[in-house]
Amino acid sequence: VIAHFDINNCYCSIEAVFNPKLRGLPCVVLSNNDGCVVARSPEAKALGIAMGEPWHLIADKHRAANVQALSSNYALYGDMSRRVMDTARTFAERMEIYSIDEAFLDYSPGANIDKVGRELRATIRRHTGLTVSVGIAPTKVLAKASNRVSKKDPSRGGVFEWPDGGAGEQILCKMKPSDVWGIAGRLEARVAKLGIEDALALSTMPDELARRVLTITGHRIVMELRGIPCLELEEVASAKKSIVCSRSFGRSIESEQELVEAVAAYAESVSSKLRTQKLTAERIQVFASTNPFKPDEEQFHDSVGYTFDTPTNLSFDLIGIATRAAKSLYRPGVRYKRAGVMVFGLGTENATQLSFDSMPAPELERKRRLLAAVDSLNRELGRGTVRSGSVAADPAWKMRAKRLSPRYTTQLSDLPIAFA
DNA sequence: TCTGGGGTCCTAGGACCC
DNA sequence: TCTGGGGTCCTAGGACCC
Repeated sequence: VIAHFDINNCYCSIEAVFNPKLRGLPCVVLSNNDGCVVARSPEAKALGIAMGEPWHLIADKHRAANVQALSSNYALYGDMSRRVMDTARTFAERMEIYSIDEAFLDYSPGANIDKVGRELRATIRRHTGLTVSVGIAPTKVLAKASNRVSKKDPSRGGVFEWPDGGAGEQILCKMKPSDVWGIAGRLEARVAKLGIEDALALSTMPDELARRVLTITGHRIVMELRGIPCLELEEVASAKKSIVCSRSFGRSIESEQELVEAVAAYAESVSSKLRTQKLTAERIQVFASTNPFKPDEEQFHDSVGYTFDTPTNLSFDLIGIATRAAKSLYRPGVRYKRAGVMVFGLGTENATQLSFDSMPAPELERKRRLLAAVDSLNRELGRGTVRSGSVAADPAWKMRAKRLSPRYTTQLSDLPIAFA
């Protein structure tokens, strides 16, 4: 038996925990650059504000209606999420954290899961001030659907258990295919072509057809809708397979310099993430594109990749390659609106260090010099100030590092980024 | 005139999720 | 003028190998 829960209106609710004046007011949380609406309070939903709506198109109207618009604060949301998950973990033997605001819990058959669901809800509210909805069912897809019912029908008290037989079919037949977890735009269009207009019809479509039209992932969803588990509960978060840092620019840029600077900053961010997680990357991919919301402007998107001889997480390597890649992506006259750096082929840091011996001589020499410089800096500045070739982000430290070790800066001066 | 079969790896693109 | 960011998985096709 699977229980699924999520935090209601997650980001807005968290903001309201720390700023009680927001309670009862229409409130939205905005994405980076204050671009899109990514969370809405119930009052904001009631005003008809849609998920993902570009804020600049509707800001004037809603400011007049006293809608509170907040920039997002992911550090805060992450911290609250951890508290919620820590509480939930005590309620089941196995748990899968699915996203910042949702998790699946696994119960053995026979547990009084409805009661457990209500206790879970009350405890999370007491510990964090946040409200969760709970859905209970034999499969993950149906647990998500149950959760949907518990939200839509206030008389359920925030907990709903999927009923057997005809009652379950009644619910499915009122759901659109796109209300099902895993079925969205294109897939919905494909099933619509087959005359499938609700989740019940989706659940009864022939297996062979599902496999062909929806691919193997879609077929699994169909099976889960029938109550046959196909999706495992993934208790331990599987190792990450890629890390990306990408941004839309506040305005379009046209100079090579600006593109290179942006990409270099993203590369530094990616390499810092790699080091924090004690990972290395085998391959880097840099991409850039124009503004897709300006169809009358010439569109451009391209990416350039590079495979390292030896997996790395050094700013040194990533920024160097990313800078070169940005230059090769650059076309005069193109109005760039977005760029990013992605790495994959991830491995553990130790493995790389072990493989230093197999590195080609020039690269090994470069890296030895860098590591020696890092060591000597750390002796001067204190242990841990400098890691894997990156100086702590505080500009004051950078200045001090330069003063204390001119050798270090000289070594890096022939690189595209003078001090990284 | 006739031109195999089995496999891996890589890349691009499409689709989904929160 | 202003439209997010970070992920996963699947499929098809090409290059290459023996």
